[in-house]
Amino acid sequence: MQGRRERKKLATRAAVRDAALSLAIRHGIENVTVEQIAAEADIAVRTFFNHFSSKEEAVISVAAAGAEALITEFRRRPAGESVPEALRQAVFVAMESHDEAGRDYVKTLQLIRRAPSLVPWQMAVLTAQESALADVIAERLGLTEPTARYPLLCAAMALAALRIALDRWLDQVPQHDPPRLDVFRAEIDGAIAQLETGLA
Amino acid sequence: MQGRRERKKLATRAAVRDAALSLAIRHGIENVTVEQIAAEADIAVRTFFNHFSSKEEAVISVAAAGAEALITEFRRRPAGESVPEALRQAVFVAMESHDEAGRDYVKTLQLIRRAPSLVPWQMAVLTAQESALADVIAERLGLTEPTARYPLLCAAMALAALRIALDRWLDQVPQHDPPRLDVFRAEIDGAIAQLETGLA
DNA sequence: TGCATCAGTGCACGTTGTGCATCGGCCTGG
DNA sequence: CCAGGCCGATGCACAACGTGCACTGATGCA
Repeated sequence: MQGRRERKKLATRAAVRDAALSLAIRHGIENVTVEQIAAEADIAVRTFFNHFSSKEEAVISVAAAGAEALITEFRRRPAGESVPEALRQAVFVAMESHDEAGRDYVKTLQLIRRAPSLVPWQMAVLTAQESALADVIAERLGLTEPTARYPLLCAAMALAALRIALDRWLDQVPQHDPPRLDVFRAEIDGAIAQLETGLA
Repeated sequence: MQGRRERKKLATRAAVRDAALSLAIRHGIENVTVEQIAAEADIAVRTFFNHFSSKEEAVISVAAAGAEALITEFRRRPAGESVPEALRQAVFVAMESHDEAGRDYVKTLQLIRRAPSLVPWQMAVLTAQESALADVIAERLGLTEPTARYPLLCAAMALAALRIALDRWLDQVPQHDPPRLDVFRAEIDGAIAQLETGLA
């Protein structure tokens, strides 16, 4: 991020991302062309594809950043916490901070709910994050085997729980602004508690 | 499936599916065009798009059929079994039967592992099946609320466990033919047992 | 047998995504 | 300071994708 060139690059990338998100929210992702996004961001169509390989990836990148923030938070939880507890806390911290990015994150989730064609892309991001989270969990537990079952399962369960909690939350609080974090907290607590107890 | 016309339609669909899978395995999905698939299946390009909206959907449809078979099996498990136990049995039955389709199913999974661009489509199928499975679970438990937490979590956990078990299985037995069902059974048992016990 | 239906097909057209060459601002070593 | 390399943005060409529309011929039905 040091040089001016890199800053410019990040700026255009952010501009493209914002333009894509804004247009998709206004007209629906299906009715937006890359050409329109490029025009809105005031860049060439070719430049768009230098940053994202499709319009879906552009809008999803916001959600990807959110998931990445979660993993960062999880990594800095104290080693004394159990894995589920650390996950719970990481989710809360990630949601409470990032006021600006968090707003866009919620917007993106609402967009995905209204555009089913985006779901696969969201899941692809989640799968990638699932791998990363599994690695962090394995590291936290001092496991050497990278493909051990527990970290993989745990990561999958955690992200699935998060996804379902978010989904149910957005169901209950359709367009609430500012978002009701207390309701969301209850959803997360319930889901993770279920995981700790087991499904039997 | 009664009339000759419908049989013909299913036949061409199957031909297209097989051609797509075969070509994708041979050359990699990236290096295969719809035109080539159409030629291999001896149909017009336009006809291809009458059956599938993309080549990815064509190859993924094999995996989709497999997931559908699982849900069908789950639905016919006796009501006495617990949800995790019913899932375990349904997976076994689904894997043991369908010798012909099952072979293609495994082939498709191996293809997906070597072609990351297919992941979003696979996840799309899994998400759809997750919804369906959640409905079946809710019905099995006599729940009226369609968005209750337990069925959603349970379905997500089950499919994630299945996905991880398959993944670890394909890691351990790279190209084994015939597939080592006993190893797979151990993977599934381990994963579901973990879910029953809980992650704490 | 006559009529409605519908899968398969060809065609036109807008959109997507990429390789390639180029331009021009930025960075760095001398 | 400045000359040359670096690199992001751009235009262009082109292959591939995906869809709407109209048509044909086989199929199913009364």
